[in-house]
Amino acid sequence: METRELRYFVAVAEELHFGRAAQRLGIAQPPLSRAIGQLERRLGVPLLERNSRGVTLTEAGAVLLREARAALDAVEAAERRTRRAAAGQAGLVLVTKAGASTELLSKLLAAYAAEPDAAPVDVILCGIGEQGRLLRDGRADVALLHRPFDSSAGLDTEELTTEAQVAVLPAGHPLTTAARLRLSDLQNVADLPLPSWPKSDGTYPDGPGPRVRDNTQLLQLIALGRCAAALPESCRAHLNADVAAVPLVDAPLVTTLIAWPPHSRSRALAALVRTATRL
Amino acid sequence: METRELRYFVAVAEELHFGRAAQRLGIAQPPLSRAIGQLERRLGVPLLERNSRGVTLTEAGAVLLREARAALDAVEAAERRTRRAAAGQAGLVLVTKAGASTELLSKLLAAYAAEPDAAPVDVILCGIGEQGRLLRDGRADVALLHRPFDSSAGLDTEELTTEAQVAVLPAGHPLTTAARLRLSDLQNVADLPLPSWPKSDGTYPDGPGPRVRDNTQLLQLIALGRCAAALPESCRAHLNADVAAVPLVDAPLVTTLIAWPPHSRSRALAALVRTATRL
DNA sequence: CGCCGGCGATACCTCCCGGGTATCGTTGCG
DNA sequence: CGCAACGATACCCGGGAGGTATCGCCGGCG
Repeated sequence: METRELRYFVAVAEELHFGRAAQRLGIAQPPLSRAIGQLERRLGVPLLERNSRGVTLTEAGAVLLREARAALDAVEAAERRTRRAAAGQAGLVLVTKAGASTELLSKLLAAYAAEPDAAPVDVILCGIGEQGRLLRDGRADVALLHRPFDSSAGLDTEELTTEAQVAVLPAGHPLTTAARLRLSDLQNVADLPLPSWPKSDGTYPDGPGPRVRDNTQLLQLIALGRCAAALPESCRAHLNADVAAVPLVDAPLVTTLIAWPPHSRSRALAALVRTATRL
Repeated sequence: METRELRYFVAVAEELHFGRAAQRLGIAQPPLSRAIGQLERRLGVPLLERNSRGVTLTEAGAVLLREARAALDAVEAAERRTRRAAAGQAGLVLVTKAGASTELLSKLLAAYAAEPDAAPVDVILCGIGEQGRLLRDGRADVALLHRPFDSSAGLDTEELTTEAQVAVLPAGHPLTTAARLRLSDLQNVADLPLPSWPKSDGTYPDGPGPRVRDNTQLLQLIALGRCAAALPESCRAHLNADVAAVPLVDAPLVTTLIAWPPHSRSRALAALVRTATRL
């Protein structure tokens, strides 16, 4: 299978529409139909059901969609990492969620910069759940993740810290007078829904809460009195006066991990991980 | 980048010789030269140093070799898994090293087979360090690994058992009279070298010991008095009278893991993993 | 009921590029 | 100096990727 075929199939499988997929790919629709047909014939597997009014995936097609995305990420990563390997001794790219683990991150960056022959570190801030993708497709070398929220599937990791969670509420809300709360307290507040986070495919589950992509958005919404949330207690360090935090006694502990793609062998990365585990 | 280009580059990078690489690929040498040249030009990166008498990899070329192998494995896995998804409800393929964890494996297979709606399980026995490859390229769904010997990089794992190691020696050897041994005792026996295991690229390190690929070969060599080895103590269950085992007091503990590729979501796999962790 | 519009499949053409053969330039060696 | 090994270049050919035009099917609507 050629990557061109995989790209074509992914486009059709995501659009579920040959015309739009062809447009997105910058080709005409007939060659795309033909290419998908050839792919199905060579595999001996029907990938799509054509219902004369659109297209749906077969079970095998769903498998190929998942696998093809991973394979295309790997190819993309090969290209990016090769370019970067050639472009002189470039530094590391670290990715973390916007608004999370900021003081851990600044301590880490400071400690690493003090190491002998430390490489320059670029920091990317991304939305929830995007770190793995950036590591897999070669745009980043190392990430900070938060278990159990982020998936570390397919990554090498080291644990850094573990902390409890706090309820973050609009300042002045009645619940902020409590000394401690339970998750059930937080879930049953009629005027303060919990936010809804995107799933791994980028879409949002159905539900009442406002849709958020990162902690910065979330804190702004809380300050506006539009929702409440459970966050790791380290977020208290950079809360402003518009919001208040109350300890949650029964929320799961949050573990901060440093993660990198398997088979990375750069000494700069190894030094950064070593620095992180020593903090 | 197309997979064809990656395959071509991997062939040249492994052979370090355009002629042989072309032969292996089943094409003539000139198109191969041209394809590699195009790849280098498109990437803007020199991948090979041509020394008029052979070829060597540049640093970027070494990076691309590693990444290209991973990417090609992912593409191959996409194809295999799609075919298997279409070929009816095929069973699971479990891979483990020949001669390792046999009684754990048989208990696991028996327990899983007793589950309601258990899928049929095919077992593949492979050489040392090949399990990860089989998982990555889609030939297997799940593996038994042994830490610290096998790499679990890029795989999801659960720990199953932990055990000490024993020295395995030819029956009647003087050391077998000891009640316990240290690793240093084993390393300093002139007539019994330790075996040499293949590295991840399949080549063997320089050294005196006989080259082995799996535990079956190893035990036969020990029985012949050609070497000694440290093995997990569970191997005692299937040692024959030609060899003897002595506890090792300072050898690292061996953990048996069950491992699977990330993002596998089959319920059959989940059930097998659940069964394994309950043993 | 018939027309239309949307969608994927088919037919057919063009041209690029992947692959082949022949040959050259360089270099190390006898 | 001639030869052999190796990669690069020159040139040609055919398949296939991509384009346009069109068809077949079906659902909706007046």
